[in-house]
Amino acid sequence: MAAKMERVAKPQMPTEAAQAHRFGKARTAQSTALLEDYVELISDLLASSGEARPTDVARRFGVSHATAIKTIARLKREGLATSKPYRGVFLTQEGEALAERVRARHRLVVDLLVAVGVPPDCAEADAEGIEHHVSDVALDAFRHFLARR
Amino acid sequence: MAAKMERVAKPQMPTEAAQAHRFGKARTAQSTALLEDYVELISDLLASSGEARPTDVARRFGVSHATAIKTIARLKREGLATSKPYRGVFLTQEGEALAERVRARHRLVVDLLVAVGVPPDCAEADAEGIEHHVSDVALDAFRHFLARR
DNA sequence: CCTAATTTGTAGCCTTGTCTACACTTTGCC
DNA sequence: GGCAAAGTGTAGACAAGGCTACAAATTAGG
Repeated sequence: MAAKMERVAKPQMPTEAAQAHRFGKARTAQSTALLEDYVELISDLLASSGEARPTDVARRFGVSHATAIKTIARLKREGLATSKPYRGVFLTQEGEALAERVRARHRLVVDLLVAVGVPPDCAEADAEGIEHHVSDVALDAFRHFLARR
Repeated sequence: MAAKMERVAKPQMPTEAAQAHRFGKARTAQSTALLEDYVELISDLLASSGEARPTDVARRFGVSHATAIKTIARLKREGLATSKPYRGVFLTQEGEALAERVRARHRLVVDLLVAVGVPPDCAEADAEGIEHHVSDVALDAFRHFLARR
């Protein structure tokens, strides 16, 4: 049906490979997003109340406790958290480090959104979804932008 | 184990309900993100080469053709696209309208990223993931920010 | 100290999005 | 016109992330 010869298309579309790579990265980011959110929340709970219980986590995320427990199991599988039956959840060193990175990134994203005029509440809400897709290069740019004003 | 009385926690954590709502929104966004990407890509392919074939779509996304076909089936189920066996895919009026909205949003996000100093390539790549999580309020803010400089 | 409420854990089941493998059209070329 | 290549479609498997329902442990009150 004419495939090979369609190289005369308009130039504004990126190459196949480049586009596939971008979408691939977005998909990967999505798969780690949940882990990042959990780790950050658990870290926050540990810091503010000294413990992180599955039901608290579940309530914060707005999911059932079963779902939270399953995800915590995945966290443990990936070496980010530890827990013993009927005791709360704790983070490994790696988990805590990830939490710190995620927290910093979250703040940076919120700050940038606010700096360009997004209302604080909205910035906070949008950042929850956005933060997982912001590359390190972009984060550096954000930092410079915020410093330069 | 002390749950009810933990209301003395540090004040920087949002309320349970607010946080649950935010995460819920982020989850919902994720579920529509794929549809949006497909619709936008199909629209681009139609505009640039006159047809959108499942394998082209698959290659652009970097997934197998089977995956692309399944997602296209979902697009049809949701009234965004039409297709007949062994012919290409086309968008319904609704699908084309969605594509236009998504395209505009994508451009706006890229423009904002570039405006705050993110390198164009990186902006384009990051926008692919970010765009699905930017609320209308934030988009308005982006527009104002870009106009005001 | 015993019972009831809460929390935790387990066991299915569903949907999405991905894949590979196989079957069937359509297209293109000699 | 017929055959090989390319594209299209279908089936079945798998992991992730969600749910409900049930079972077991812990905690709290009387």
